[in-house]
Amino acid sequence: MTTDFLTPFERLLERFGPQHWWPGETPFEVVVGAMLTQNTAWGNVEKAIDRLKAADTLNCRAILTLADAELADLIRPAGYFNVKTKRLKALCQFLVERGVAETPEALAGQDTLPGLRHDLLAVHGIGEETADSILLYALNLPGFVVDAYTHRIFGRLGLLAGTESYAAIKALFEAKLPADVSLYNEYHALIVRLAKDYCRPRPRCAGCPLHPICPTASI
DNA sequence: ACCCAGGGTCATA
DNA sequence: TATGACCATGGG
Repeated sequence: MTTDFLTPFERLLERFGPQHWWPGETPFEVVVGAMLTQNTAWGNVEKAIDRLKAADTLNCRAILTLADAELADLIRPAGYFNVKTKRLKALCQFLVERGVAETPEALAGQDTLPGLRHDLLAVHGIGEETADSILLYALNLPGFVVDAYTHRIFGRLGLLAGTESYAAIKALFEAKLPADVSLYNEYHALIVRLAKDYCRPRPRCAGCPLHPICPTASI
């Protein structure tokens, strides 16, 4: 039932308040951040984005013009810099081909959500979570973002078996929750916030806002 | 010294 | 289709 999936959200929101995601000044910055943050701490991504801004290269034209070695050096703090250099260029190439290099948010008017998601997944370096992050946080479209924490936390809550695929979990949340962009936005951000505070360096139960509804010892 | 971040690709079976 | 190696910096 719907309340099973809304109750954790309510408890998280009550504890942590609105998270104001995505942290980024423009949709283009959000898209770049979504790619750079793959398996990477956000603090390191901020450093990379700051370096791009300082070099006046946080735009498609500059990113596509820079030599690989130069771009890699600029984004070095974000890690995987050689991999992400290729991915950033593929992403910018895609935006240019769509004619939205300066306004990625305009993608939203070009196709349906499933159509856009399909095309994003075809871009080198964009997988399911990155695609959904772009759809939700840059295009303001209602695609629920699933991450490893969603998997783990809702498994602990007994709402997932723990073996479901990304697609299955996404479909479940979208079926159990109203298709509300603000709700999806806040929910995923709060899950990441919970993980930051209660899953590291060691999972702990004391003080966890989900403890009262969590049947196991820790998140 | 060790663990892991707001993942994804590619080679292999 | 499903694992496993690989990518790399920086903070706890």
